Amino acid sequence: MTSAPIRKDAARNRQRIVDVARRLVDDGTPLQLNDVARLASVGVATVYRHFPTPEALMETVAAPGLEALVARAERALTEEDPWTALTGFLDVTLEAQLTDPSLTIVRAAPARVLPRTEELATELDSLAGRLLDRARAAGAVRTVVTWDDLLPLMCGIAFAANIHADDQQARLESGRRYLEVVLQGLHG
Amino acid sequence: MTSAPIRKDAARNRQRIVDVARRLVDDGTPLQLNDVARLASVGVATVYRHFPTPEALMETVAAPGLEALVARAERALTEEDPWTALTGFLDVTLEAQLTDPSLTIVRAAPARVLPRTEELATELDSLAGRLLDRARAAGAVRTVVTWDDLLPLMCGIAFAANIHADDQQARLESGRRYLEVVLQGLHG
Amino acid sequence: MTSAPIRKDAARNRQRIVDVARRLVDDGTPLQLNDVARLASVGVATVYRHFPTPEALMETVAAPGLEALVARAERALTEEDPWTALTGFLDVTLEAQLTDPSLTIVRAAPARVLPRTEELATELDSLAGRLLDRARAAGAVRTVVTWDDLLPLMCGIAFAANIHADDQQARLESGRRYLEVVLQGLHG
Amino acid sequence: MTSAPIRKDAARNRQRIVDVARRLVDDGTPLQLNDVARLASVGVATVYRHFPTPEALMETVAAPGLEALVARAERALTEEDPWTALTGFLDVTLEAQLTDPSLTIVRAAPARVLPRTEELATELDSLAGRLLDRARAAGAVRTVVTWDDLLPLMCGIAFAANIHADDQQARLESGRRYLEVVLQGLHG
DNA sequence: CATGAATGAGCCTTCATTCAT
DNA sequence: AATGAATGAAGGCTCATTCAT
Repeated sequence: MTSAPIRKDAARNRQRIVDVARRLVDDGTPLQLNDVARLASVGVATVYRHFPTPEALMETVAAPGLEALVARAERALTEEDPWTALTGFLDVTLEAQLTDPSLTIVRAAPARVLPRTEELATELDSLAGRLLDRARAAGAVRTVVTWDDLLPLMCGIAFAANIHADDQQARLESGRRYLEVVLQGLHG
Repeated sequence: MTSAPIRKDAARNRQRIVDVARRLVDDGTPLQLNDVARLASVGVATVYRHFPTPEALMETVAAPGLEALVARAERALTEEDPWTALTGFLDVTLEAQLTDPSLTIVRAAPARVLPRTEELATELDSLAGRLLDRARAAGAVRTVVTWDDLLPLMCGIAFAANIHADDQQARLESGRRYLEVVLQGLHG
Repeated sequence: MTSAPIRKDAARNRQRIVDVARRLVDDGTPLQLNDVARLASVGVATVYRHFPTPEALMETVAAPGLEALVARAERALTEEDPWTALTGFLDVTLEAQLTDPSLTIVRAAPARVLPRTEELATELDSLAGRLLDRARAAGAVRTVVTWDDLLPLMCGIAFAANIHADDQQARLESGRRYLEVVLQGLHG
Repeated sequence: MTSAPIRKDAARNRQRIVDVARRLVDDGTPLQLNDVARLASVGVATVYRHFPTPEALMETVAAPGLEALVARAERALTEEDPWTALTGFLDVTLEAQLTDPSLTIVRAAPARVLPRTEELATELDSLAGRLLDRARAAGAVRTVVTWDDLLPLMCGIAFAANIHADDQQARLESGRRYLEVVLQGLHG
């Protein structure tokens, strides 16, 4: 009756589910909970128990990536030069988005369904906003663009890179080129 | 055995289908051929005859917009200042993409299914490439970005604007802001 | 494009579906559209096309029985003695309900989904109300019970008969006994 | 190997389960053992141990009501006037059935699964039968109806009342009206 | 050419019941 | 005894596409 400390086998199943989802997401396959169940060798209801909706699973898949970006943003805030701090962070962000499609999906979605994801997103937005403001304060960003603008634009860049190229390597290259243009535009 | 000269009623049906599809696309509704048939008061098979796949219908819906852009690009090539010619064209292109979702869909797709669409796309790419090259030749574009890069990026901007804003007006505003940044970046 | 005059094969399918449903209802099996489809050797969607909900199918199954009762009620109104006219009609009604479970289901349901069923139900209620009023006017019914009361009570009698007996014959006998009691009660 | 004397915590769990079930039944919610478990803050398997089937739980929920009716019937047998003894008992029975749906469910079911319920039902039937016989012996009941008939009819009245009215108060009123008709019918 | 009925795979979701802990 | 995670059959419904008329 006390809130259980997560059973070992349950945790293993849950992890299997997330792993399968991770693989599907990376392949660009839409997350269908029945498929996930089958591939994870688990009953459908088990998937539903852990993740009531595809979104919840998607956000869970995205969480580690979001956490890494939060950490990266924090580190960036400690860097000396505001402009390179910002560009460094955005480089990494873009690379993450192109490597892990769940990030773009979650960040482009109008809403989060898990509190943890909401928390991470808010934190990340706050940090990124500060990075941008710092760069602007230093005169390195001359446009009026806010992070609220820039986040969608990063998703747009990822979108563009995915259109432009098929293989991972080429996507990264295109993405970087696009980001350079945008950064140049921000820099004024 | 020459291909028949299109019966009048067939043409009328076809137009009805396209009109319905146009409306659905504008509303952001995914094109379901059954729905299209019903709304056009036409049998499903009629839709399938005219448009074997949803893509064919989508491209047909996009065609007038593509033609308008081709015309606009041709006019731009006659303008004096290469930079304003380019930016003017891109402004109109973005507005078109945000107003008519079929344009972004068709241009972001990896392939065209109708010869006519392929033709229009090729023509448009050629003209846009020349606009870009002319601007670069004039020193107004300093980056190495090609039109082959810029096309996806325009789609990315449209994507970003759609994420950022819900209503049409706001989307146009965001989109223009994003385009400004990118143009600034191109301009160097 | 004109409202089609019902295709022959479509009509055959529809009839097959109704026939299967009829059988299931008579067996007391709940109507599951998937099962109906399988038993009728028809695709699921065909069933859904003809009958969007189980209720629609149930009401269609019930319709002939309702029509027969309407006819019976009309005839009863032409009979001389108001009391025997009423009891005769109620006898037949009960027998119908016990023979065809769809009748009790439809009449006990809080709402009808098909216009035709609504129409039949309204008509039947109107006629039965007149039968009851006529009997009351003749002094043969002394209680204040209205048809609005009596309809549920008829369903209750059918319910009771179904509890009391398993086989059709016994159900009819119990039902008649119950009805006698109620009629005696009405008669005062 | 004697059956253990019931542990205190087990008894508490059992009670919690019954309480929750009571609440659900009163609300007209179908008894789903998973839900019951969750609402009782108890594992599903605990519910299954105490109540192997939904019926067992339902009968347990119904038991106090049945006991009360047994007591009421016994008291009725001590009353002077056989007719008012019977009608008084039936009034209370109906009110109980309309207040506590488990009673109608259990009494309308073809079989009992718990010995205790069977015992109560048998006892109640025996007492009610005697009440009816006594009234008939006194000439107050002229029909040939037996208690074996009357029990289903009581359930039928409850069924009718539930069809006729939505809220508890109205149900009680309709039910009483129906019962009056039936009693009048019995009385002849 | 046109119609629209028919198909059936496929996805989503729920729930009674079992079983490892 | 108790827990609650896991199961997977089962049912509901949709939709792209085919085919008989």
